[in-house]
Amino acid sequence: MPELPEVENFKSYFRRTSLKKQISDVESRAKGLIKKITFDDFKKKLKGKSFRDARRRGKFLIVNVGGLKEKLIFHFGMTGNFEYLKQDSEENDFAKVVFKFKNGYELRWLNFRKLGKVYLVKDLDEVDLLKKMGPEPLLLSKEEFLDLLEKHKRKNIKSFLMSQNLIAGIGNIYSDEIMFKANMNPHNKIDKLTDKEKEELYNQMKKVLKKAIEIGPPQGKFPSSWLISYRKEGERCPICGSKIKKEKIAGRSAYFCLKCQK
DNA sequence: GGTAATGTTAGACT
DNA sequence: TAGTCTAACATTAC
Repeated sequence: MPELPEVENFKSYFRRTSLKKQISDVESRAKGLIKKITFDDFKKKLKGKSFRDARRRGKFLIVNVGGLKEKLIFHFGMTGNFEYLKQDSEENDFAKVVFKFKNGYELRWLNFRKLGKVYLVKDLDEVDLLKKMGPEPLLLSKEEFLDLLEKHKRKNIKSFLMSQNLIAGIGNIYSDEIMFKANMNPHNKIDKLTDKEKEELYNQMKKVLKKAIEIGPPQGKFPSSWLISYRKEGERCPICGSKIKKEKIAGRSAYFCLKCQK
């Protein structure tokens, strides 16, 4: 479930559980998910060290490691998560990289489908997407956002929101939610929006992301007035009761309400 | 068994 | 050039 709000909560979880604990061992249980470094070197560099701090950038989690120039970077793909447990806990088949701590606990990086990636790099620019990454939506002023829209006004709104190189961290689910809350049809192009609608898009983007972080996915429950629980064919709009429509837009399955979103 | 799934990217097309 | 679309990656659930 990892878009910006989920990764923000993974960050909190990581900070809560895994900082300042000496790493006694590292295991990799799938090939090819650790990038830019061999697993042997990865393990050698991290063994005996401890995680100092973590921050989020878009859908990435970036970790400082005490005594290492390299940063440890997680991308969760479509289906990633963390799990911090005692080392003798039940195995989890989806735990692809495991950091064992001296205190008897371990942090598992879970990846259900193997679309996630783990990096250990000196320079964040070594990760292509991080290098190209657009600004953080929650740090963006209204003026900056409007400028960004103006620069890409020929784009479809949903595609704009999901483009990591234009604005960081929003994916399929939250782009749908933002457009639902802003009452905008996901087919719309940016240059069809009035000034007022552009501001509304900005406001709803912030509101949805902030609220989602607060709710605390993947555990937290979303309000019933949100579209997110009704992203299924045949479901009804939580606001007006008409049937939710599903269509492929900007390469992804968009769910929306024809009546509420014009 | 077919299809779709929270992400990203390369390459083809308009 | 810019934007869109498709397929590919890997694996599971319906």
